[in-house]
Amino acid sequence: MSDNQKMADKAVPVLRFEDFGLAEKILRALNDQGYTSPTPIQQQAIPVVLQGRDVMGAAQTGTGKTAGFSLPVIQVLLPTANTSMSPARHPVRALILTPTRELADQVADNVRNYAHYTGLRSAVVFGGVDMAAQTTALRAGVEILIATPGRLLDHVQQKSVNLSQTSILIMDEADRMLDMGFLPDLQRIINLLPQKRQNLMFSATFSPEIKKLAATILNNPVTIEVARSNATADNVSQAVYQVDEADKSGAVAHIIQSQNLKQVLVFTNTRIGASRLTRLLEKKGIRSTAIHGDKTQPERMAALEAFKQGEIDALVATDVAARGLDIAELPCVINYDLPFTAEDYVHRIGRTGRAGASGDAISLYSAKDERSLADIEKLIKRKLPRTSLTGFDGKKSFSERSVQRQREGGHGMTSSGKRSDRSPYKSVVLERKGKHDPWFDKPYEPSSSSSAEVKEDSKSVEKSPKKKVAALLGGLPKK
DNA sequence: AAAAAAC
Repeated sequence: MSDNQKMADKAVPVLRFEDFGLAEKILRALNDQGYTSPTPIQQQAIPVVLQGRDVMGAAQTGTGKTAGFSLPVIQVLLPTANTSMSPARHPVRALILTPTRELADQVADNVRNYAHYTGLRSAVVFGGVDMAAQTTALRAGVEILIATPGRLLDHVQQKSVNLSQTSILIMDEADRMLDMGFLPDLQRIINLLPQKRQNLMFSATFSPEIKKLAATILNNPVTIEVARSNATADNVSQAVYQVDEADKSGAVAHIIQSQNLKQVLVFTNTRIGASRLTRLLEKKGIRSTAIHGDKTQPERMAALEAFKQGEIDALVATDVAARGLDIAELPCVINYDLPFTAEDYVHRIGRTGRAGASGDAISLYSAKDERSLADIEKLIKRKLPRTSLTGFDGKKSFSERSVQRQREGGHGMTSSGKRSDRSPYKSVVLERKGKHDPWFDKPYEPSSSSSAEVKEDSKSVEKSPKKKVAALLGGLPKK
């Protein structure tokens, strides 16, 4: 349990969903899903959204963010539900925007479940798939629409959707949308909405650009902040293995095979790298599939589904899968490449250890990655003990390696998936580097600059594309 | 640097 969770438990007497005054139709759906008590972000967000206030929320999916905004939105929209008394065609009342197609699909799944008994209709539109089915759904009328920006604008242009009565706008992963250059699209979409509306914006960071966007879009927002839950959570162990660049794919295969891992998400930095690693793993008999932007959307969806169903062992992904994706009980994430930004590291490893489960995050690094690793440690305010990983069939011969030390047994995960020790992988041959105990992630304070503002002065926010973003923000309609 | 996103 995170510190944040503990604090929330102390501050708020145990709440049940019933205590928010949510309709019985919604509570029944929650009960179907097996949800009984709201998470900290839900406790904060639900009353505020029900009041009709704008929200600036800092939280990642997995904290219960999606339900945090969906449930109150559904409650607010109940009077507009499609009953026998009302006309068939309804305008879109709430619009949820997400940066990636998979995330849109996932949010739509959740919304559909929560709204199951309400008569409210939802639809999801994103690119890469046929428009016809989406158009049909839109023309039949939906109250809640989930979309990626580009395809939504496509539908707008084809006049299959009307946003003139969309009085609730939700921007999920807003910082990612800015990163991906969605600002002009956001601007166009917002121009189609009524001036008077409720705005909910969720972002992993409060960068200057996000604050600026919030200032132009949000109206006297309530700020809801749930601490970065996954990166520093006790339930995710973080291991960093030093490996020669040439040995990285062998190392991944070794980790998967020595532990008989059945569900592991492996991140690479490039699409080509993802495909290449997938082939290598397949060659070693590990059932693998790649998911990245060069794949067709049907391929991407099939890959994700096969992974969730346990039909493949390793899903090799670019950062398309880094954010928000909720894969139930995902036990392990491996960074084949360290991500370009420390922020992305947090998002990637946040795919595991969700909903209180334990998880392992393993990162491979080679000599060239020292700087990236230092950036990550600075962001998560924690030292990641470096460990050498040897004893597997790498390109370098076994004998070239320095002294190895076989860790004694009794570590790793128990059959129940609970951690019996901080050591994620008992059969891996390890070598201690440095003085610290490699099994414990000791919190530490970065030596330079104020710890609270680490992100602000990191070079990741100083890039030139951000300047373009700042310039574009000037063009947004003021309230 | 790379990735993501409409056709």
